[in-house]
Amino acid sequence: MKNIYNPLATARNNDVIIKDITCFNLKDTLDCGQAFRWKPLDDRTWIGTAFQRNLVIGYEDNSVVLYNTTLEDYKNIWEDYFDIKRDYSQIIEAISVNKILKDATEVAGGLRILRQDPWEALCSFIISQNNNILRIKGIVERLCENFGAPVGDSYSFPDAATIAALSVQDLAPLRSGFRARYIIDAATKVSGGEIDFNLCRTAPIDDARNELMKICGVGIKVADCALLFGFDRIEAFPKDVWIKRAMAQLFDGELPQEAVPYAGIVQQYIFHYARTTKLQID
DNA sequence: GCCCAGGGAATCG
DNA sequence: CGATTCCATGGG
Repeated sequence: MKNIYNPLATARNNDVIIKDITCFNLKDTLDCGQAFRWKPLDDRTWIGTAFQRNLVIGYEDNSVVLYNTTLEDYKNIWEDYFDIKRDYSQIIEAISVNKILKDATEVAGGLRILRQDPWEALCSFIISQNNNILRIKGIVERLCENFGAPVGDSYSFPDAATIAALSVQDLAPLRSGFRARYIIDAATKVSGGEIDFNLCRTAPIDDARNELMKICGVGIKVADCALLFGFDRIEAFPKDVWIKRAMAQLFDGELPQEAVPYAGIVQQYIFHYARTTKLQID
């Protein structure tokens, strides 16, 4: 009989330990451009803030350790955030019938799709447009420091209502350029109830995308990123310049059929593959 | 100085 | 419709 994927989390003093987890790598997951608030402390430990909590996470032997947290926070926040319950090995096995996809998974096989706060994901990817990851991180950091609430020695990601009360000029310290008015528009429409987050979670993907595209500054790609990283929609397949190049070159523009049910996850494997291997540029 | 960065809106034809 | 151009900012 086949092993059933069932990683076990237990408390140890002030830590939570996850045993028997497969396909989980912190660098692959936290440094891949899906989230912008995680920093390496050393080569096996990362620190970040999400859902009003700070977390240090690392490895011990073959286990993943969440430091200075509780089993309650793990169950309420981090288990979903790190997508622990999803069996990635089964997905990798399913798509590996395609040789190219198999190669792609081997570049970043420990990558997991983080289930981030919807507003944070949406706002972060509005900031991401025509921008580079280093600078996105800087703008997001200044956004939190200026307008978030203190969380230990860090700051929460400011909620939409907080940002909606500000003006474009108020966002000047972020140095976010032309994106400032997009951030304000998003915050205003989200906090005003004009954007139905529940619809984004449950409606057919095209309807969900159109809902987010009511916001000025949200096009197809930003909407798909928000859906994938913030609304638990793994069928979303954001097409940035790297993906377009890779798709044309590797698959003649068409995603292999076996990858379609996991499109968003496969997108991340391909994104990594395209950026770390020498695909022909143009 | 020049280039471009996980795009999108505005403005063309 | 599709194609171009502009948008702010800053690191390489």
